[in-house]
Amino acid sequence: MGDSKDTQSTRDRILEVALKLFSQKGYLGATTKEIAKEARIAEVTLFRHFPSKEKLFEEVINTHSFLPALKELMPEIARMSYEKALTEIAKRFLETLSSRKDLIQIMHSEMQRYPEKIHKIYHAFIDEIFKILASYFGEMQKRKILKGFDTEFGARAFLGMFFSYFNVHEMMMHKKYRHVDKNITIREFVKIFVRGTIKGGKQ
Amino acid sequence: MGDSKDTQSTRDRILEVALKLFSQKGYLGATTKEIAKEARIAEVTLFRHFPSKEKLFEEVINTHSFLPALKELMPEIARMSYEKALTEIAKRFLETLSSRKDLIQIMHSEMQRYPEKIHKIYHAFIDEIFKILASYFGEMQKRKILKGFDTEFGARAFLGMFFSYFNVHEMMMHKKYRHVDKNITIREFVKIFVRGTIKGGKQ
DNA sequence: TTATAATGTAAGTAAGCACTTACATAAAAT
DNA sequence: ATTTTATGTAAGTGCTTACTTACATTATAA
Repeated sequence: MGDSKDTQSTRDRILEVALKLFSQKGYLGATTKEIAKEARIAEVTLFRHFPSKEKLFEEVINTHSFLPALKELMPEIARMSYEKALTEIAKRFLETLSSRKDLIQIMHSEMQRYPEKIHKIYHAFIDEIFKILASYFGEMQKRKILKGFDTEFGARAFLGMFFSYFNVHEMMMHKKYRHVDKNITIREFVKIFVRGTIKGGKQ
Repeated sequence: MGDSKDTQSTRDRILEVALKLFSQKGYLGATTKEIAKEARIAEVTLFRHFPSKEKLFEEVINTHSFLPALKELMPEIARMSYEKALTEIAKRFLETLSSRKDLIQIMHSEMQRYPEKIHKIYHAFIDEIFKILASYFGEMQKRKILKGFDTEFGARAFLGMFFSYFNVHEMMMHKKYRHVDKNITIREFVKIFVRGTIKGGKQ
């Protein structure tokens, strides 16, 4: 059938629509009929590409897996001041989360139903990002810029502040909640954290 | 029918089982048949107490609404050292979250499907807890123990660290994830935050 | 004791679900 | 030109769901 823009394969369009509907309505709430309709294909075509709804769900999750852009950022970061570096990391972290909002939504809703799959994905993502940040803290401690503290707990504390901000303002309250400016939040959180970890002062 | 322990009314038992099943399987995944069976009543009895599954869901959420024990804690806290106080607040906060795990799970999963209801509940809970902590910070600033910083951002940063810890270790990864000790986490997070907000040092 | 309220059993309805079968059409590959 | 591949239409299967109806049973209250 002649359609408007058909650079995407049928399979890709199904995956894209499925991501959207799974994240909006949950696994049970999104029906194969609706997915097919929104992808402008026949329902039977969906089952020709994916043997079952569950296999489709797995494919959606695997296809859109995480790959944090944080690693690429690290070389630039090494040359910045500590405060500037943390600000950039926070910004990039929040951007990464925002761009994967749909997937994070799925993971939240389907956590209980598909624990193994979801845990594995979440685990991989979180561990990687913690390690990258912890190794940055380790470097800064060697250069005597930071005081001695457990770098992994530091990474967890720092990203935790922002992950919660993201959770509250982008996942839970989307729009309806009283607006709290993202840049001011970053500035204030970073200020507290910098002062809490930088060398100098008492103790 | 003569049953073992029947201090609870039928209605209460339905609500209790519904909370459990909704949080485990989501709104769509928990069936009225199963709720009735687990509450050891006939399915029709469920519909005599609640006109529809949706009304039952609303009642579950309203019945188990939040009431943080933090307020009661504040008088004791005022007499402690800053670090000790934050440690106690963190502990109590994590305990509150743990005891409401089921409800938080429901709210995560059904967020998209019932935005208005869930937002309202979440909003009320989070705002209250932020305000209580911010007012404590305000007091401590007046007593010249803390440096000047925006108390609300401070409260968000502090609780954010712990909320993320809770999310990762109790909501997302329950047990399967590598264990990170709760008390050590509290100690390390508090240390960073105390140093980041207490008076003294440079700037 | 009798009336009333709460529950149970049993059967069923209409709708929606994932998924299938059978056959037609159109384009691409051979 | 013919086969192969990707898609479509249409109808339907068997299952589960939320929810209902009709009637029987039990316990409490009057």
